[in-house]
Amino acid sequence: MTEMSSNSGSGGGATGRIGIGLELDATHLKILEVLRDNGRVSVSALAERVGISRANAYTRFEALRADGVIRRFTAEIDHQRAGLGIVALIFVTVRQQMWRQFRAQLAQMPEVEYCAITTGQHDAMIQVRMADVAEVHAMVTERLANIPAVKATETVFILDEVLRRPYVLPSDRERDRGRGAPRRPGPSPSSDPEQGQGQGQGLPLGKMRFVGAAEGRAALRDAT
Amino acid sequence: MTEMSSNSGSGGGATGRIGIGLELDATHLKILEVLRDNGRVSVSALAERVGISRANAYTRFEALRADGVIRRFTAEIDHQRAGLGIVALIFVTVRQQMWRQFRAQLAQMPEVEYCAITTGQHDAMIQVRMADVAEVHAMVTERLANIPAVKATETVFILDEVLRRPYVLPSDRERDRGRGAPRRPGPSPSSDPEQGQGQGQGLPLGKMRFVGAAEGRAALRDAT
DNA sequence: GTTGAAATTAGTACGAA
DNA sequence: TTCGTACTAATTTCAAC
Repeated sequence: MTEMSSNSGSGGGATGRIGIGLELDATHLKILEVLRDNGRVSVSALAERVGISRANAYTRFEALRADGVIRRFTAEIDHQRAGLGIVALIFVTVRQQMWRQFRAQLAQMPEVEYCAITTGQHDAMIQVRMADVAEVHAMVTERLANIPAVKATETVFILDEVLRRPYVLPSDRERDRGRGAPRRPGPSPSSDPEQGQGQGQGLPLGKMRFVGAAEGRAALRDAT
Repeated sequence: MTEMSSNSGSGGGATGRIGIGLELDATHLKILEVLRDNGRVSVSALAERVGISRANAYTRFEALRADGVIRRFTAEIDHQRAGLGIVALIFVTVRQQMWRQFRAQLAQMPEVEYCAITTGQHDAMIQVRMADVAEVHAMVTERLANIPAVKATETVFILDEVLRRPYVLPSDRERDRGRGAPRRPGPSPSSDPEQGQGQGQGLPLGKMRFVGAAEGRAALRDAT
């Protein structure tokens, strides 16, 4: 369950275009903002907070849900209290042309909370949540190692989770304008305060300490 | 907002003990399971699905919420459609004894979705969500680089998010018993199908390809 | 896109098992 | 503790504006 087939086709998810089927305006974003902080608000209360009528709120709410902008509603729980206090990141190197198998195997592992394909030295990052360190060990050596698609792994433990937001919205960025990140008017046409989320990507990578796919990390040390 | 002060005190979050104030039984876990998949169910429907009375469901629901097992309810949204289609991981090396400042600065960055302190070559991992690649660049070079606590960064892009679960529950593991991960009766006393979540940690790390804190990665390649 | 009124459903409080 | 029922308050739906 919970497979995500986003960013599928081309290898990058570079087209961050907005509104595939539904044009999101400021009101939509406001709705999402409220729903992020309280996923159980009644639509009536939602309408009041956003500043629209109930009927309108119902319409937009349903549209967001039907269009897939809102995937689902969920409860955020304290893993520690639920008995899974250990978090680990497992960086995986995947054997080429065995991706399909890798993904299929991963979908069978309920203890995996997150898995993403990455650039860099490794091919994928898996986040697991376990009751104790021994279980992480068992997971890596007995379960992951048994997958033929897995060539190598590297495990890192999470000592503390400093911050976790349910999701980030474009409108969040308006709050820190003019604090260290001056919007230069170049390739990012996202200067409209309400809904401007253009694409304009792939240009200024020159200054980044980029790590090419699986080529190893040199002695890169600073971002400037 | 959304700071997590779990795992604070000692540096490890090793004590995965359950029930600090509330003993979670099978019914509690069932409730969490339902709430994970549909955070907006009415308590009446919840009671029906779990198989308890409405009054009981209300009591337990409130208890889980009051005790902090359920942190909040939220909506899971499609970032791509919301205009933030680019995801990146930024691995940060933090200057010693500047952790407090690092955390304070991070709390001010709304575009940061997740931040965790890790073992391994780097000290922290930050996950950001942006409209385009250029913004990631700006984030790293202009915002993170301006934090004195940040010594070095390494950026990796996420090409595809294969899997994302709202959270993992101890009961999830029952579903894959006897498929590659034989529960050896050693340090993990979590053999009770319903609520057993012991600690028993720190023993069998010998076979793991462990990466000590910020000591660099040697030519480690396989998990066995 | 908004307001208002009816029908339904949710939330609360109690006593009994 | 948990369940069942009655009571109260709120939400959703549907209508007209």
